[in-house]
Amino acid sequence: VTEAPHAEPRAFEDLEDVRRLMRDAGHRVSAPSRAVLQALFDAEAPLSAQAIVERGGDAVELASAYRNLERLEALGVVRHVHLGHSPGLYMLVGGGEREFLTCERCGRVESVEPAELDAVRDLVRERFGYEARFGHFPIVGRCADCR
Amino acid sequence: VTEAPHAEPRAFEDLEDVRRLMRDAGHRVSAPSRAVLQALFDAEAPLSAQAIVERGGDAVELASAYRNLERLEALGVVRHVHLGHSPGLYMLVGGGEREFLTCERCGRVESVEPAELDAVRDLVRERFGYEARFGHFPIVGRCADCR
DNA sequence: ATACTTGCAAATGATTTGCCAGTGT
DNA sequence: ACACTGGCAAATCATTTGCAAGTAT
Repeated sequence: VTEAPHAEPRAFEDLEDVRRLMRDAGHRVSAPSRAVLQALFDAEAPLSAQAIVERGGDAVELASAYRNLERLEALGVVRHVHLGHSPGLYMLVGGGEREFLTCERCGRVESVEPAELDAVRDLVRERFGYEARFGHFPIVGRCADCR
Repeated sequence: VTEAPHAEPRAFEDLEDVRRLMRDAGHRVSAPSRAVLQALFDAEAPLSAQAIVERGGDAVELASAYRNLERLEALGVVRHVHLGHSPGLYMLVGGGEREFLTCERCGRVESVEPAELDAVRDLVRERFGYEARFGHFPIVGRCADCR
């Protein structure tokens, strides 16, 4: 179990690597896109598009933040989860998949390696025939602190 | 594992029972509220507010449908789940809790008794310290048919 | 008669889109 | 230069709310 989204090694060293990825994909690197990336990089936890804009000073506007997040997600550099009802939360991810658990009371988000949820997944498959995936919609419940 | 939301015995016999519950709670029974109830009763699967309105002919309007669903939910007669991104899906429920699994591919929704998920819940609590609840946000994955 | 309900319109909140001006490459 | 981007306003979608008129009890 890891607390933050940064606990795993990334598929890139720094933001310059990401920008290279972008250019290689035919995208352009601009002040707004840098701001989005920087905000995600500095974040200690997943951020909403709104929060990214706020942390970026006047460097990005909301609609552009969403467009950038969409591109970055397509590149596999960013990922987002949907908690309770709140807006989607974005985070920088390295290489592989991540899956999530969230506390419906305090909003905490736990990011874990898929392998850590295999036992749960096996149980669900066995019992219900479903192949569970918690990468986009998390396991919702109460965290240890909130119980 | 039960397929439909009606598989368990209800805490009420028929819609007249529900209407009695409403009146006892100080609510009024009107044509719109009857239409909402009837649509839910006739449904073979959870329905969106929009779908309820459509099935009710011109008997209810969307905003009122939402208001009715809210009241019925407070009475414990109705419950709703949030699938992928789509609108919330409402269903009539009997007495106890229900928890859900949904297929992200075909949209199928499985309603199960909480006890059936206890093993999963125990595993999650043990491994991550979270007390999982799948009553409002389901386990998302691929059902047997879609895998 | 009174208070709860309704329909309709307008407000919200998250996210998307159209458009044209601005700018990486 | 050209195509990709950005800002801004307007459009969507699901859901909520304000309000005056209607109605169940």
